[in-house]
Amino acid sequence: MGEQAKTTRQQQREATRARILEAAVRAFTDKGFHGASTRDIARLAGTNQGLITYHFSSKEALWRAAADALFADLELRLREKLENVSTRDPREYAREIIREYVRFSAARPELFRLMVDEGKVADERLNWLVDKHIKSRFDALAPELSKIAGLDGELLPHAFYALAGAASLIFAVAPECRRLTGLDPARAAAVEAHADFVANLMLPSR
Amino acid sequence: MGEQAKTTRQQQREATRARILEAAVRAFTDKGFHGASTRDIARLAGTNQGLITYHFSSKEALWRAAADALFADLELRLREKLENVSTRDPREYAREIIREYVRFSAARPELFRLMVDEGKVADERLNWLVDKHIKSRFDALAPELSKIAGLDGELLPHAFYALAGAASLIFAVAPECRRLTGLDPARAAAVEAHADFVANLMLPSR
DNA sequence: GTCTATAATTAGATAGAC
DNA sequence: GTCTATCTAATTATAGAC
Repeated sequence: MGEQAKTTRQQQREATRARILEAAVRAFTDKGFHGASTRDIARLAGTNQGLITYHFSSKEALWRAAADALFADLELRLREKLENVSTRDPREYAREIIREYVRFSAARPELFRLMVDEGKVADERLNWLVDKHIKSRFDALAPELSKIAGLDGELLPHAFYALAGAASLIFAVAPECRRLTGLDPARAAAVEAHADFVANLMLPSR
Repeated sequence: MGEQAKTTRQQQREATRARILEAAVRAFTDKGFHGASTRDIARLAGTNQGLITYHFSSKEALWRAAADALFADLELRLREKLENVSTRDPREYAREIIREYVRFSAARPELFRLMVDEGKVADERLNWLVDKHIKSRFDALAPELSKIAGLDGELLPHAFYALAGAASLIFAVAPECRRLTGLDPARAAAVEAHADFVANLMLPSR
């Protein structure tokens, strides 16, 4: 019984922690760091404010854990894709990576929202994000893709941010898109249409 | 003397109002609606919180005035360009409009920041933005551009958000871009490079 | 582990002096 | 017009009951 109870308690702990974390991801990316309150996050998670301190120490630490979770989702998605691309043609390979990044942005618009929120102001949260999560991925992926695209090195930042914006914005502002155009970008057909559109934009098939 | 004093007072009033408004634009677009405090805005404007109520009634009304100011800037910029495009070739005309939109995004990254901030959540501020400022511009400009691009009508929303994201993101997250790539996107050479890059992306010259 | 109560700070809105 | 003082409500962090 001791083992059984111990496991159940551990599972309960992790479940609560996970609920708080997902609520934090939604709240921080909807309203920004300052706009999201720990009370709202606790209520969203179906618990109370005291538990946030217990599991995450502080609002700042909770925000970092939320960012970690989003980048872990991206890492998982891209790793799986990189291991299972069906083609060996470099250009079609790169096009498929771009499509998969678009699909990820549709499934997890929160990451782009967070990056725009935090990229605007040079502060400690931005430094932490760039140094811990972004720089290594940029240095690893961007040069390879720009080589496939036949891109001048000077243009790398321009291509990187053009791709990120073109791929993710429509999903990040899905409520606006719905009201403005009538299109729900989260629908599967719209996601695929956007994936093809962006892949053709950045790397037209020849 | 009466006339003189009256004019000075009126000028002082407008100057104070303008300082508060510009401070509000910066604060709201840096930290979001909830993250920006009226006290911070007053301090940024070099005045006090009471004057915000006097000139703008409420935080909500100040936010709407800030949004109005940003869209007025966009309107002015595009109107001037539309009246002075040097070519009559439709495709080159559209490319020049795109370039000018990129230049505007560099000069006023605040508009894109506001749109991403508010486009994420379906609330009254988003409805107000779409209905008052976005829908008429989208309906007027997008079909014409998509016709020039030879775009299927179904793809219009995809092209619209791809263009907006590709054109504006790099300037909206300029601090991130500087730390990540070393490039300052606000420099004139970088602005022109991005304008050309995005124009070539959306409408390759043939 | 979970939750309630509360302390210290800060928020937007308001009243009133000058 | 401008500014200070203050009200009510909300914020994060903390202490402690169970």
